[in-house]
Amino acid sequence: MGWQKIKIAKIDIKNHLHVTFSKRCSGLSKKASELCTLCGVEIAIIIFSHSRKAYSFGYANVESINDRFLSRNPHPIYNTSNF
Amino acid sequence: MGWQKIKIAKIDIKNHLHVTFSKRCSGLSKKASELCTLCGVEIAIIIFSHSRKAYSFGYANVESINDRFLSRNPHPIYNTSNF
DNA sequence: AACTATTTATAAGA
DNA sequence: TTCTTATAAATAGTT
Repeated sequence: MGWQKIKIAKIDIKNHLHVTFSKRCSGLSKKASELCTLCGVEIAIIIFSHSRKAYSFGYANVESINDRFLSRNPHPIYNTSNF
Repeated sequence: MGWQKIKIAKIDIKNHLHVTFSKRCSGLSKKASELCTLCGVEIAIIIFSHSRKAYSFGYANVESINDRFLSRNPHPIYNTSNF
């Protein structure tokens, strides 16, 4: 990838993990957004940290998807700051 | 991207759209898988085609995520062949 | 489905 | 955390 190829394995250094999560979450979001626009599909992505807090994002009409699928999860948190 | 930069806009040529969807869906899946492994998070991705058929994939324990969030959707289809 | 020129993502560093 | 940059990975067009 960047300056060095990395092994895809759990990152143990907490600060490094947060940086990588932030960068790759943005990347995943962008890719999902592009796929949505290019192919006219709706996409929802739900990510759970080990503390079970949820981050979700979606494209086209995430609200309707969330309404349909998150209705049993009383208070999902819609941002990354809880990881 | 490949040989030329493309504009991120709806693809009208049906065959081209299918090819792009297939390629980019694989890419998105791989990125999600890597993020899951690297950062120890659980990820579920739900994609709705125009016909409302669903393709979903997840990492770590998608089954539990599906159990929690897809319980109101009686018969989701778990492969790409329905697009 | 496979190839490859080019674009995009990103790891490390600042 | 935001920017830079060298390198790795993804992918658009082709075969």
